[in-house]
Amino acid sequence: MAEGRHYWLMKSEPNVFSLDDLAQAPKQTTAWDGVRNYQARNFMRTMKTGDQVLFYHSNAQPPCVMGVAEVVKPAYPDPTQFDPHDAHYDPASPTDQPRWDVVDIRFVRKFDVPLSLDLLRGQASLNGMELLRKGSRLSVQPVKPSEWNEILRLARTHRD
DNA sequence: GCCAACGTTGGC
DNA sequence: GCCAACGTTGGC
Repeated sequence: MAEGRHYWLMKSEPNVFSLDDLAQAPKQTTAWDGVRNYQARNFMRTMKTGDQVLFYHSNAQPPCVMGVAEVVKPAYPDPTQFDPHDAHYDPASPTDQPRWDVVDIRFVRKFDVPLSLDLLRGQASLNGMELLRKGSRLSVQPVKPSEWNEILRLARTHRD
């Protein structure tokens, strides 16, 4: 495993943008726009090309880790913050020092079976994972290598 | 639809 | 700098 490659988890509501949407996007790539939380933004600013991302469906039934994406372009200003017609418009963001960033991510793979939040909560090895913390709302979060390995192992184990 | 657990805003 | 009010996230 390459040194310096980091692991992340990013949440999306599937009725807004699903992993299938990413797989069908041009070049299977999208700008991860609309993040308006400083902690999440700061994590995105530390992302590097090649970093691996768990793609999570929130507000889904059930909520699930769906598969894997990867960072293909590091942080740059989020254009939606300057668009008055966009839901994520931020009139307070200075144009010369934009407040919000995006990264570009590309589809890598979809798991054979989605890994539900329930299933993940049942894994003692995932104790302490940010996603599983009560009240956790962070939409971009770091994943430990051990957690990454465990989730990929579960993805291999749980098939039709 | 409910509501706990946040994060942000703004009066003081 | 405090903190009440408010808005949002997201599981259930």
